[in-house]
Amino acid sequence: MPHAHEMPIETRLRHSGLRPTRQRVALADLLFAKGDRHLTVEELHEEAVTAGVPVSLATVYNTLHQFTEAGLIRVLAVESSKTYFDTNVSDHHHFFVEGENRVLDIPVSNIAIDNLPEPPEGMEIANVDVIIRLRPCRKD
Amino acid sequence: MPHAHEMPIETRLRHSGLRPTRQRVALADLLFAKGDRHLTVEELHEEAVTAGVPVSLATVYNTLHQFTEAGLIRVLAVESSKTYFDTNVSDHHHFFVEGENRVLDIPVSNIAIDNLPEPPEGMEIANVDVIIRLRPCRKD
DNA sequence: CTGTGTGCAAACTCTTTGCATAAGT
DNA sequence: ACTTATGCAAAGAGTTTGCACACAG
Repeated sequence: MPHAHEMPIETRLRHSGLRPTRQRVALADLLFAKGDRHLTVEELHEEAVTAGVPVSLATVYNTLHQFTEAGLIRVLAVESSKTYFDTNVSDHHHFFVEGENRVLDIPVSNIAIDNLPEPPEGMEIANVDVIIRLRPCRKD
Repeated sequence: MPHAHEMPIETRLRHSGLRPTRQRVALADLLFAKGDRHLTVEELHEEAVTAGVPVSLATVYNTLHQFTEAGLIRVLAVESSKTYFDTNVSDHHHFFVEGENRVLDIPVSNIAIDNLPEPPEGMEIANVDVIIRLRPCRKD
C-alpha cells in the first residue's frame, strides 16, 4: 500500500525551497499518489498530459532534478540510455527486467551484503546499489 | 599483473566470427594489454588515435558492441549518460567514484550477498550487479 | 509588483546508421 | 574476386539551456 506521507505535498515542496506551482504539485501528485514508482521523464510527461496537466517536457526534466536534489526522489542507473527516477528514497534494491525495461523494488530485508569492502584511502561509501537483472525463464 | 590469455587476440577474434582487422586487433590490444580496464568509447578512441591507430569513432562503437556480443567484454551501467565497458567478464562488482566518474573493480571474494530474493514468476536471474558509490571523505 | 517558474525551440551529447571506399581472405 | 569492415557525415534519441511570457507570493 502507498505509505502515508507526513505532510501535504505543498508543504513538502515549500520545505525544499520549491514554490508549489501547478506543474510541480501535479507532478508530485502523480509521483507519490500510487505508492512507489519507477519512471522515466517521458513516462511521467505522458501521464501528466493524459491527466490534463499540459506540462512541457523541459519542465518535467527540471522538476525531477529539483525533486532529486530535494531528496524527494532518487535517480536509478539501470541502463545507460534513459534515466529512471525512483519515488522510494529509502534503502532498498532493484530487479530490472531486461527487454521490458521494467524496474521492480526488492524489499531491503531480503538482501544482506556481507564483507563490504574497504573503500580506497580518502573515500567513503556514499551508497550501495544492487541491481538484479532478470530475463524470462527458458523452458527446457 | 595482466592475466595471461589463452590464445592470441587474432585467434580469439576469429573464434567469435570477427575478422581480425587492423582496427579490431589494435583496439583489442589496447583493451586487454594492461589488465582489467573500464573505458568509455570516447576514451578508447582517444587512446587509439594517440597510439597511432586512426580509427573512427563509429568503428569504436561498432567494435565494442561486437566484442560485447562475443563475450570478450561487458557493459557497465554505472550512470545514465555514458556507457562503460569492462574488460573483465568474470563475476565481480564495482566501486564508482562520483565526481571523477572512475570505475574500480571489487574482487568478488570480498562481497557475499545473502538471501538473494526469489525472482518473480517466469523470470530468472541473469546477473547481479553491485555498485558501491564513493565520495571523498569529509574531514570533520 | 518582483522574482521564480514555465514553455518553446534551439543546442548539445552520446550513439546509431547509410553508403561509398578500403581491407581481409 | 568476393565479402566484410571502415569512415564519414547525417540522423536519431535523450537531455539541457536561453529567453520571452506567465504565475506565485
